[in-house]
Amino acid sequence: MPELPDVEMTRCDLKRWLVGAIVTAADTEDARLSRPESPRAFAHALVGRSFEHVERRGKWLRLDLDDGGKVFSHLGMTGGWVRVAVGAAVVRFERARIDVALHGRAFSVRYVDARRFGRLLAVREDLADWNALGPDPFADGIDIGRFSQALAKGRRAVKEIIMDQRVFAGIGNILATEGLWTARIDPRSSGNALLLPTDARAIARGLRRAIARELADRKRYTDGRADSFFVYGRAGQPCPRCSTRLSSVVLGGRTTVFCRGCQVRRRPRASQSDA
DNA sequence: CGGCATGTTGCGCA
DNA sequence: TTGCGCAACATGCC
Repeated sequence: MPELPDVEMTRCDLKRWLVGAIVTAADTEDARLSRPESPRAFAHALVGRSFEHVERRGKWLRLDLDDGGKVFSHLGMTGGWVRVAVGAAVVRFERARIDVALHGRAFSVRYVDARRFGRLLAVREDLADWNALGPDPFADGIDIGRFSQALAKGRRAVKEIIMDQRVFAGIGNILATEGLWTARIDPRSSGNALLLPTDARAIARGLRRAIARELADRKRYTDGRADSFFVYGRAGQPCPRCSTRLSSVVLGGRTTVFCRGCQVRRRPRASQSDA
């Protein structure tokens, strides 16, 4: 579930379900999710409170309570939120439950997470992880000048740079892979070789298109999995643009699919003497 | 059974 | 002080 578009869809769900709702009961027993806080803090902070806002930055969600408390949710690799009737049986992979009343109706919102890489924290102050996030390319747009600087500074591969949450909050392996394919840039290119404004703009456009595409997909197939990816997960298959057999490499520990035929590799310059 | 997975973090080492 | 590579986390699914 977990890249920017999925989290944005989740934000919309939670906003619709919870803003204005009063918590009647809350529970989580999973110490992993709430580390380093105690799972008990969760119920204690929520019961009797109401939700005022649901914010998102990158892959993090923040639910603001009417007493100034905040609930942070990160979906990890397999996390998600679902709404069920109050008293409904425990949902498969359920890790937390929030029962609420809204407009005289009662229902329950459950956090599910098979692998439990997610986080769920009830705190009073913004998390350091939240404060460290860079601009969100969907909510904030992409500042080409700032992005170009981040590229110029980085010696890492461009794919690793755009997946750095301090550079772009919310870009994960799928969006980075798809966005670079759309931009026709080889993900192995080093950042400091991409000083051309046209390259930065191409990547920005590729990322925006990848985000828009996945958002549209999620809206269309609320439940089903329609992998309409251009290249992600398609190593060995023909490139949809030029039919070259798609390649796969590992960058920063993540599988990276790209096309050697139409994605240009930029090599770093030995010096910056040229004009 | 083996391999892979949309994410993050911590550790050892250069 | 960075930054890199990699194992680890916990579990499902193909």
